[in-house]
Amino acid sequence: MAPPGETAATPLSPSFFAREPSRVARELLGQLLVRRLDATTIVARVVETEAYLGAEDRASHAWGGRRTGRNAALYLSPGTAYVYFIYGMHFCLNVVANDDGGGGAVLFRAAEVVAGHEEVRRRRGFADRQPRAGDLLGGPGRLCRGLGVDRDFDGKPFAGGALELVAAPPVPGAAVAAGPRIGIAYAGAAAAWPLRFALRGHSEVSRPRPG
DNA sequence: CGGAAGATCCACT
DNA sequence: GTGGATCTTCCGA
Repeated sequence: MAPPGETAATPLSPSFFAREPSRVARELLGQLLVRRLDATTIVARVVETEAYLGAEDRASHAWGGRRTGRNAALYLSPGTAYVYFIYGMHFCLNVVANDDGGGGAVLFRAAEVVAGHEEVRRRRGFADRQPRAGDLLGGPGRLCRGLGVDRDFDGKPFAGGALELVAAPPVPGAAVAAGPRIGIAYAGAAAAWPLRFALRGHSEVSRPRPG
């Protein structure tokens, strides 16, 4: 048991991630991203995710079983971080999630700051002005910037280190909205698959809001 | 070896 | 709503 006044910090177990990516994406809503820095710890509650299925999913970096230097982490064990650089200026954070070794993963699209608010504001350039809804961690690039996540985390496990996923109470099914994923119009039929999950109506969820 | 496009964000009109 | 930033990655030739 945790001492009074503290939150029990139980990391999500490897078996949590060793399931279908869509299920993991859905159940990661409400869980906590914990980023330990030298002087501060940032805690952020996950409010939006997307599942990428792997070989059979044209939107996935593992489509057709592709293996490249960039996506090597997708083939490591479930629970490993996959971080890649995109559009010349942004990072995107994923966790490997699959039960078949096929490169499935979950992208973290948005989160809500629970602790370390000052640190996140500073990293996002809002030290001296008020952020509007969604400005801090609403979007995969913003989330990485605000949490200080970069390619150093690529291929590292979400466990016992500077970046962790910690269990929190599950969110009720009625609070979850599902819809098509963002920015993958090129992906043919897969573009319409409802693999984006978000807390219904949450202010940090990026647009367009699903459901 | 070159070119095109990208799981995005921000400022500006 | 539109376009520019900025650069890595990947595929085709």
